Amino acid sequence: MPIPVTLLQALPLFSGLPQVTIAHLAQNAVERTFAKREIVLQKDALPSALSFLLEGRLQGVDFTMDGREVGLYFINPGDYFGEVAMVDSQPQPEFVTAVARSRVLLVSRELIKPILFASPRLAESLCVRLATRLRSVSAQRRILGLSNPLQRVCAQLELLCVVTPLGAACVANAPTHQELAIMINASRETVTRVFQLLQSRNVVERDGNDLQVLDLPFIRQVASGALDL
Amino acid sequence: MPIPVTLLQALPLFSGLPQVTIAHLAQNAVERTFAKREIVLQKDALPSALSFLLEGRLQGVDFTMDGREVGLYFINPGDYFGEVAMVDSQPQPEFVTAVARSRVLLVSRELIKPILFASPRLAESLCVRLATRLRSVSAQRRILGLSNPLQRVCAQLELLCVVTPLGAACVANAPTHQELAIMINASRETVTRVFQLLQSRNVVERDGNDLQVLDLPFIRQVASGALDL
DNA sequence: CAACGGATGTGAGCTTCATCACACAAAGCC
DNA sequence: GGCTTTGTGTGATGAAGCTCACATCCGTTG
Repeated sequence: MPIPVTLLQALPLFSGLPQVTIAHLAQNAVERTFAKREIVLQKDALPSALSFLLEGRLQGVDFTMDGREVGLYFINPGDYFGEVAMVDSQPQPEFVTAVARSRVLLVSRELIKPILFASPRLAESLCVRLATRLRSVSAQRRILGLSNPLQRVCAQLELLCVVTPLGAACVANAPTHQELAIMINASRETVTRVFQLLQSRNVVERDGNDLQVLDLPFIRQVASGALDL
Repeated sequence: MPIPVTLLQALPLFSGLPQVTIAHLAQNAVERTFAKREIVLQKDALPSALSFLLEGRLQGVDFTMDGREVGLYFINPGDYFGEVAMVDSQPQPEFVTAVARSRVLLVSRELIKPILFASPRLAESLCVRLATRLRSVSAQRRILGLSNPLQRVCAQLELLCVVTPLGAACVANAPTHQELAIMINASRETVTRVFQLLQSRNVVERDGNDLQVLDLPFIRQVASGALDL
């Protein structure tokens, strides 16, 4: 089925491109649906396309040399991915898998690559995206420096939660304990115990798929080590 | 003192730029020397320039929220840095400090920024640099997923060492135990003990400022968890 | 509905490191 | 040369969290 032009126009990366170009891209773009747990990008392969997440949620994951799974980052609707391999023409550095049923738009490598650096606007946009990714990986790295799993959980929650103007904080689509554990180098059981503690103190609260953060200052204090248990 | 044009021409990023532009940059570039341990870029500040390391060695470092130092990456002569803040005009994400006496070339922000995205070659080069940085941060992240300090040390050594065509491997300018420790989330003492073990088995050997890796396969096996002590 | 798989909750034991407390070596510096 | 500073080597100790082993809870699916 053909991809509507309006879909591509809505993507921030393409805003500002001439109509002709967008139409051309739209003609050759492909949409694919991935089931939960399906692999979207294979590690070490050269991805054939730059991909945009339309709906659902993806996660960058890798495995340590001894086989332990490592959670790296989440991809939310509107984001694009596979851009690192696109840029340096090296193999994809990590797996991308679907943590929920997801719709993805694929724009083939051959089509997009010549366009990417031709327009200064696009090139800058791409650089900014890479810089943002770099910052978020570094933030994650910083969390791993914390010696205490309690601190790491709190720091990770702080990173994941979105603060509304009202001051309420919420983690949308909260990851499972297992998913959290592999992001912060802790065992699943330890994460569960930390959550028990936080819930018993009314710091966080489950809310269906989301997680309400009732006492953000508390989370911050624990993360910074100011509060000890 | 004026910066010779040839110095800028030798930098990979600028190769291919028109003479006029290079001359213009050279006129306004500044060279600075940093003593060991001096701070080159302040975290959270907006760096005033894109910087090139001419000589010496720098390290990106940060501190966890509870004050522990975290080693992020090394910068070697020829590399440029401060590019993340340059690209997204956000504050510098981490400190850059001199681990040895270093000479740095500063090209002011206002001067370089308009040029960066104007030339497709330059923009692509910048993107590739960012992608490479992203890969190396991820590699570092992968190491931290290893549960065992012995594994982490070995994995880090594998990452740092350069393999000569002859098959010999060597870590030039080997970091101190302390510097290693903060990169792999271990205590200095643990790193020392690991080194004792590796040296007693003739796997590595000190060689002045460098570290000779005599048995690289061994290192790799330990890192991958195939070998258990 | 019953049955199942995935997610969460909880206890006991055991390993492993971080920490502290030193001694010692090596390298600058006056 | 002596002095300080920075790096390395080593033991004893204790606490933290990983592992294993379950029980329970939930939403999905046949």
